[in-house]
Amino acid sequence: MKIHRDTACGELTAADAGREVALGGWVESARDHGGLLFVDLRDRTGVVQVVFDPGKDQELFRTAEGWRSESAVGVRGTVRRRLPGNENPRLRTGEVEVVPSEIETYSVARPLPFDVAHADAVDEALRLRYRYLDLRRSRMLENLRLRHRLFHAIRQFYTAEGFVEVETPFLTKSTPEGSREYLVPNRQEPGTFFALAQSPQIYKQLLMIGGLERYFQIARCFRDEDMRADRQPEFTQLDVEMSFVEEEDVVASTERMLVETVRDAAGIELPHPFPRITHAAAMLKYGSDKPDLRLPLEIVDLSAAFGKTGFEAFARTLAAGGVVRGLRVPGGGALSRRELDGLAEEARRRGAQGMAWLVAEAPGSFRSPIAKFLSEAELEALARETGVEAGDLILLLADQPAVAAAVLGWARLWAGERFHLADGAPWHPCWITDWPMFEWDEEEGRWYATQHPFTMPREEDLPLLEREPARVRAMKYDLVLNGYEIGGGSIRIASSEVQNRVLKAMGVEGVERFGFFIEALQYGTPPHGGIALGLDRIVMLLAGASSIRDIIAFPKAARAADLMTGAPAAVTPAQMRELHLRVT
RNA sequence: GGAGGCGUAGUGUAGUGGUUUAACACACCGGUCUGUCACACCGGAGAUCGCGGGUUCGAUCCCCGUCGCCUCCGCCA
Repeated sequence: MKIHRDTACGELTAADAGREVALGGWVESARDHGGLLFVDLRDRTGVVQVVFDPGKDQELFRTAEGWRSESAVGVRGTVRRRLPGNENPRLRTGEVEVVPSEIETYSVARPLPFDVAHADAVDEALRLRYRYLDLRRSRMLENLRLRHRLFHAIRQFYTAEGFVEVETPFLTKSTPEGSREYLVPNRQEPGTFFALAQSPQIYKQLLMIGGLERYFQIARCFRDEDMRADRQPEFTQLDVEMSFVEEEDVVASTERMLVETVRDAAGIELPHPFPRITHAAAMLKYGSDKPDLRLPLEIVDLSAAFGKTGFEAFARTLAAGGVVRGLRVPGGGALSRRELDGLAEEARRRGAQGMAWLVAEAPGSFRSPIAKFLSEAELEALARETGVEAGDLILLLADQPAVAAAVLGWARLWAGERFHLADGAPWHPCWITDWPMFEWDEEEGRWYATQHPFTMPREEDLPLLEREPARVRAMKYDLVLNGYEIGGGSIRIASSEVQNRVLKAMGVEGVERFGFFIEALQYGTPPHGGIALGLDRIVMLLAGASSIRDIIAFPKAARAADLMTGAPAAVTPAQMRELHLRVT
């Protein structure tokens, strides 16, 4: 390397005029006038213009003319103010330019598979295949910087609070419940497998038993489930656990951490204290356990108003233990018939028996296919309960509570999107508390846990564990931000006796797999609890990105494929033999 | 596992109510150009219209299947 850079491109200003500098970077663009060549040189700090004049140095000019976009090059030269009138106010370094005296071509770039400078519109699959080029965009670089700033702030926060970051194993033991795991064949003993950790849950509890008292970890987790825009097969979690604490301690500490680190990393002020909403209230009012509170829409229960309805469809549902609920969409009367019918169709696709719509044309006057089935008193109650005004839309639905919540919850989000209700709205974190310990699974005909089996039931509900599981509440709290679940935690079971009862009540199979853990609980377990936060989702929200892929350096595409390396891929027969594996 | 959307030069798009030379912009190659910064201008090359099958005299277009990507449902204790 002849030219060893000593200055950053993006930081040159008029104050540097006259300085001799050595720069290194990539050719962002070149404008060749034949008798004059402008090259924009970019490094991680920004862009500066380099001017080549064949009248001054024919050889330099010739060489630079051959530079292709995105080639890696070095330039030694003198900074000078641009001639008056030739400044570029849109460039941070636009007052100056560099007159080269020596240049070096580190590496010429082949013609590119896509235009790096304007890659926003490029097919994402192509961006993923050439991720290293995609990362050169300032947008991507800034996302990774933001991610780093947040992680750094988190480590600073917990370090200052006396927490210790401890690494826990990736290669661990398969657990009977929970998400599908990635398995790693064990060469040493045919037929045995490790599982990649789906979370450090058991290990962090063992650390509490081990006396760490305050633990955190920025941990990678692995789950072999289908993907979403906010889900990757491997993702990063902030894992925290504390001893001798109650629910309030974890919630307060986490809230303080998030407010401070988000302020430090992104300059965003989260309104706090975060509101707390019970799980039951969230399901009723927002139809979701991760409500987007930016949307000023609330679902209203109208079961009482329709208690004596003559409308057969509603009456039948109510008699069968169902509910009638409505959602008022201000200004929703502007929707076309086609959109309204589309809504009802999607509602059915999502499991509802149907969804009715009513448009308020004037106070007390509704346009709707079902208006004729409803009595004056019912329409009056409907208007009163929803607070409907002329021009509004009411979506009305009678179904089992879970279906009503899910479908109106979806409709609420749809309306938010359709009418841009969240655009520019302030950040809206909240806690979801008082989760039920169990929910009934209709299909499998059994109770299943709404959280992992180590969550402590409320003391006063313990006697109900075997008799009335539906009424047992969990000491669990979820953290929600703008409609995304960004974290969840709980107070853990610190007694082997209770742990056994809960595992049994959950019908966990293969309880003996947890034997080592049950035993560990018997040697002096402090009361403890903690939380885990999805850092990828948090960074995504802070970055204003719409997918978690945009804030992960090397994310996977659908079907968990790495489009760049081609993983997953077949391995050699020799590798298979060594691992005692055969593909069937 | 299921539903929907997309797939046309390197990139982004257009197009064809079925038959001709598949169009435009950027990028690329060659040329002109001393103040550009989306440089400009002239010229050129570049596409088995994702893949396979079917219907047809003829398919990029219609039908079926398949693959890939994206979004959603299920799933994610």
